[in-house]
Amino acid sequence: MALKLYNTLTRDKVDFTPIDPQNVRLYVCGPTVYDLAHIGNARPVIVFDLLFRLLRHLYGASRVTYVRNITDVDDKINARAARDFPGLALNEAIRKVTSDTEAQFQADADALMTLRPTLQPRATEHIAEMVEIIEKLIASGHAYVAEGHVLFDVPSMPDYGALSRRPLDDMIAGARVDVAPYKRGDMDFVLWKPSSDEEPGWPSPWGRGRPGWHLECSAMSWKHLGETFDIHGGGIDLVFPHHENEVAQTRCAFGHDVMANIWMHNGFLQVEGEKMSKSLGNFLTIRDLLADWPGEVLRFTMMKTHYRQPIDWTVKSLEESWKTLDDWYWLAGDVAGSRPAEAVIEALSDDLNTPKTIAELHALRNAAQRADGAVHLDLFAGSLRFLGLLQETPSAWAARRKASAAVDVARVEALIAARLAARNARDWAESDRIRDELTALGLVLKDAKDPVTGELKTTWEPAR
RNA sequence: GGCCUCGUGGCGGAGUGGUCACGCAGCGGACUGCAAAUCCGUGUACUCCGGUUCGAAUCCGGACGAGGCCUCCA
Repeated sequence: MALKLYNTLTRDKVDFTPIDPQNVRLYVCGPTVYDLAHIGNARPVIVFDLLFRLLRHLYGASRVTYVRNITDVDDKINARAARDFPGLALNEAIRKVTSDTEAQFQADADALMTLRPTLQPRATEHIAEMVEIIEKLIASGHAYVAEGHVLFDVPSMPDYGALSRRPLDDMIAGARVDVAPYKRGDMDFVLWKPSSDEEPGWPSPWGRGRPGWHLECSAMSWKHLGETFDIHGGGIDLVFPHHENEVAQTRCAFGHDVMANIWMHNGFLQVEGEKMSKSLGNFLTIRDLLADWPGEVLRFTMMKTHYRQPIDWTVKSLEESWKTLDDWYWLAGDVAGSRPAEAVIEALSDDLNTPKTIAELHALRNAAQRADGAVHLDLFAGSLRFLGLLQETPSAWAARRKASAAVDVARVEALIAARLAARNARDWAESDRIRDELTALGLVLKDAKDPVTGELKTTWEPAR
């Protein structure tokens, strides 16, 4: 089955045809590194990792280029640096903020079992490309210089607003944008702005300054993927103004009708039915969640909802995910798996239909459980690993549960041994008393007979 | 105010113009000394009102409700 993707540009699902099947090119907006990434930031990281894996499967691992940028120049970074490191020179403080935040982001992304993108370019390493784009825009009449700023001349682009479907007239009518006196048009946006001596800046034909918000993505996608490429992704909130302005810059600079053929946007996330915000106190960083939940549980929870739908992020959903993954580890945790099942690839190929994909996993799991299920078990494990699940050893996975219980392991093991002795003596009262004691500690026992020897064996884990 | 998305069973969550999503929970059974785990089986649905149609939860229109963007934001 052909890969189908929903294209924000045309608002419909289309067959994906790469410009060059030998080099399929994907660009995703990465983090602005000024603060810890939150669970909402994890969504595009996971969603586009799944797309990256699927593209590698369909076109070959070496034939997909996935670029996810690191934006390390931004006024939010400057503000954070000044706040957190008042003793340091600003540039040094900025470097500290960006390198610390970037390292934490990489650790978070790894813990979510995502593959590293092919390239993770930094904005500050592409100032020359940004300047070049601005020069092209000025030369072609799409940008102008005013009081040390360079601005994009929005009315110079007749079909500005096509991606977000906002006719220019409407936007101006309801404009809440910053109306600076040097702007020719209300919607014009900054490409380059002057920096004071204390602010970070780079030399340019328009004086020492720094780039506007949208320019870094135009510069980095151009440098690493070319003037036009296949897929551009990001959160739905970026459609306007960020992606709209990126499109304007890139298309006007290089004179093409399109920047990326397909634009994909993931939906938003709520926490326990409410908008996530610092003021509500429900702001969940990835790092904090990883303290309580395995990364695979976060990843799987994200996969339970289609990427374009809103997710309500709840503890209940996380607990269900953990339970499901426990079962899958129990059944297939030590199976290597040779390849993903075709049904999984098909489900994923339908615009990354992860809920359908999960239904296929359940079907494989149930088939593997039956007699002569070896083939299914191989495909089941292969599918899970393909999707970035089942990445730990079964024992490491099981240990996570036990680690979350504050109990004396040696004492628990001793009690279980005593119970086993009581059971072998058919002393049910004593056996049940010990089980009650362990239940009171918040533990659940599972008895099993060894299928070969018939020997009784008891395992334990914290109740949830 | 402008633009956009969405409304499915107790909960989560896909999909489709006319037989099943799937998972969790529940219920019944097997297994068990009793449980837990596991296995087998099982009920409940498509916000409302019109329209198109032989037939709509699925298409069209309207109402109501929820969310998002328009300002930093995944």
